[in-house]
Formats: sequence, C-alpha cells, structure tokens
Amino acid sequence: MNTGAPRATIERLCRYQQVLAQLERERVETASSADIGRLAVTNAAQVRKDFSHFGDFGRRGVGYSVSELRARLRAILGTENERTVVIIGAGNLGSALAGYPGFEMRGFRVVAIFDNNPAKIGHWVEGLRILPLSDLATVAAEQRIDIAVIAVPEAAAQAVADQVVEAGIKAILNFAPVYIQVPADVGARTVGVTCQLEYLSYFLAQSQGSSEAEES
Amino acid sequence: MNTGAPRATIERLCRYQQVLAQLERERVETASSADIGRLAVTNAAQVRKDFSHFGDFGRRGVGYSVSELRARLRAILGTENERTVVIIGAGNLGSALAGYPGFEMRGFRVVAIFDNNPAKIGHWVEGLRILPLSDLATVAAEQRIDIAVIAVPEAAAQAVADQVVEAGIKAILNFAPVYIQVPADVGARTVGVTCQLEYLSYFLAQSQGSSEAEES
DNA sequence: CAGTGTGAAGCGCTTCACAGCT
DNA sequence: AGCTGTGAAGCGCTTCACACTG
Repeated sequence: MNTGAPRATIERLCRYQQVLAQLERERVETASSADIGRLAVTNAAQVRKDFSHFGDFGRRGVGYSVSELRARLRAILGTENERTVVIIGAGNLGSALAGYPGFEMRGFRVVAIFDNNPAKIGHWVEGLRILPLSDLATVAAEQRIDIAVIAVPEAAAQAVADQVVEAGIKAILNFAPVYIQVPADVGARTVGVTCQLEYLSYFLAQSQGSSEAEES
Repeated sequence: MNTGAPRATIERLCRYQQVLAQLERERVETASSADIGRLAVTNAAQVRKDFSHFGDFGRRGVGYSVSELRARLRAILGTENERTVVIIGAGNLGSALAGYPGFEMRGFRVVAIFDNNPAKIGHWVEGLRILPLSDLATVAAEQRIDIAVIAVPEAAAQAVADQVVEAGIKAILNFAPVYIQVPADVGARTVGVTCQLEYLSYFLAQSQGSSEAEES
C-alpha cells in the first residue's frame, strides 16, 4: 500500500470505471487484471500497479470482484455520494452538457444553469430554469456546489472563473479555449476540443509521409 | 534539430497556439520563452526544449517572432491548409460542436453532419443539412474528409466508428464514454467529460482531508 | 497453478546549467 | 547583456519478473 498516487494513475481510474460498468451490465462478476487491461487499453501490470496504490483489492488466483472494485473506485474518486455541478453558459454547449446522461450515471447532478443573456434567463433547459449569473453567489451559499462547468465564450471565461472562485466553489471544468488562472486551492481543468483535433491533424500529417501507428 | 517529437510536446503545441493567438490580438510582435511559458502554464526551459524538436525558431538575445512562430506551429500540426471535419450525431452535443466557433478559427471546417434518426434527417443545423449516416461513404468518396467526430450515444459508438473506418477516414475524435477499437493506421482520441469531473472530484476529496494544491 | 502484489530495472519527459549567438 | 539551443542530470511513470497466496 501507499498514499501518494501518481497523477497518471488517477486519470486511468476513470477508464477502469467505464470498463467495470460495462462488465457489470454483462453480468460478469469477476475480472482479472488481464481482462481489465485489455478493455481499458493498457496492460495487466499497469492495472495491478494502479490498484496497489490504494490497497489490496483482488484475490490471488481469482481476480477482482467487479462490484467491489467499482465501489472502491467510487470511494477513491469521492463519487460515492453525489457531487453537485452547476453549468455556466446556456448556449449550445452548456445546454448539451446539462442534458448529458453520463453525469447522473456516474454520480454527478446538475443543480443549476446560469447565463448572462437576458433573453435566455427564465427559459428552461433540461428541467432547469436558466438563472442570471448574478445569482451564483446566492445559490452557492444556499447549497453546497462541488464543481462549476464553464461553457461561455473565450472572452468571458476568466471573468466567470473569478466569480466562481469568489462564490467559494473549489473545482472548475473549463470548456473555453483559454487557460484560466485560479488560486492554488481551486482545482481547474481545461477541455480543449480544438487541441484534440490538432493532435489528430499532427497524426495525419505524420502518417501521410511515412506509415505509422498510433492509438489513444 | 530532431525528428521524433515526444507525444507530450505535441499536446503542448496547442497551448502555445492559444497563447500566440492571444499575443497576436494584443499586437505583441516578439515574445521570449519566459513570456510564453508563463502564459501557457509551463516554464521557459520546457518551451525552448519543445520548439527545439522542430528546428531553430528564435533569435538569441531577442526571442521569438509571434507571427512566424504561429505559422511554424501550424505547419507542424498540419493545419496550414484547412482540415475537413464531419460530425456524426446531431443531438445536443453534435449540434453544439457543429456551431463551435473555435474550429474555423484554427483551421477546421465542418463539412457535413450525419444522424440515423429519420426525424432529424433533412433538418438544418448551423447551415448544414443533416444527412443519413448511410451517406457517409458517398460523401467521403466525393471529398477528402480528414477527421470524423463521433457524438452519438455510448451504445452506438463502436458501430459508428467501424463505418467511419470503412469509409476510409483516418482520424476519429470520440465523445462517447467508451474506448473504441480502431486499426493501427487510424488515429483515435476519446474526450471523457465525465473523467474530467471525476478527476476534479478526486482533487476535492484530497483537499478536504488535508490542504493541498493543484493546477491543470 | 492461475493470478495478485511489488521491488527493481527501464524509459521518456522535465529541469538544470551553461555554451553560443546577436 | 540577453535569450536561445542543448547535452546531461534528475525524476516519475511504465514494464518486467517473480515471490506469494488462495
């Protein structure tokens, strides 16, 4: 056992969750590290090493109990109890995220959606009424908000992030194509859709000159 | 100079592009590696090392020409000429992506959007008519398609990916929460929105017990 | 004997430190 | 004098190999 889990391990934990969810749907009760490795596009040694950072999960000669492992991963990731999410920006992207079915399934609940555009405020998206962004602090004071998702245009992203921090929210998922600055006690991740396309473009440029392989 | 650029370097190239775009808007003509490092949330040495994989871009004692550097990065990433993109799945997410302004700005053009739902086919999204997925092969035969974006439900993702591969498209950006299997000559990346939330949840779980720092 | 848990080796990326231009 | 370009050192993650266990 060990306490300090590598950042890379945490990023893989999510893949394992996906794989385990799939196995559970297929009524598989036990899986070996080799099984999990194949499905999660890694290898058996990596799987075992990753789990070993958090304790002994498996039975030797048998493998891992799918349901037990899922529960353990949820505990590690802190999603055993529901996490609350607010979405800021009720444009196309924000609306799409508000209705994304994957959130509920994995323990995240969208509790509010905000926008600054008076034409949108008061309208309904996926069962949520669009609130003015100025209400953010009030909403955050009334209930615990775990994560804020920023889905506003690039130009507004930093200002919105500042308001989020001001409201006492400690984690931000940013979809605007700009790196936002936050205090060290706030977690922030930026999802760069364009970056993914550019990476693929690089892959294409490489494999056009000389045949090469690649897998995500 | 060198040919084999580390994967990690390629992933940072995109950040540099964002930073350079910002500097260009601010009419800055020259930037040092220290400037770029600060804006892109890395350090000066990393910036110089990254660029050194592709040649000598800067002038000693001065820094880098913003516009020249941008052009160089575009050439490396293969986005100097427009890349064509098709979107598969005209749900909320697919529609949001079709209208995402960041694509055009960075050299990606959405040329078609597909869906399997007869109720959607023929309707218009962001100036594009929704086509039946069965037309994919025909469209791909008529014009070069660089990248396919998969924005369909989890259950359909692998089948759609197979059709994309069949149509001869060599790069896939997948938004479904499942790892798709593709041949080695096809590039595939999965954007896991839920994974990002889970990473943030882990961050929250860590910093609740003992105060810790973190930055994306 | 099948499959986990883990020290140790291997490898790739990051950081350092400084020589070399301008 | 200032800043780039780069070998070399340092560090963290991955892979290996095997002892250990049900």
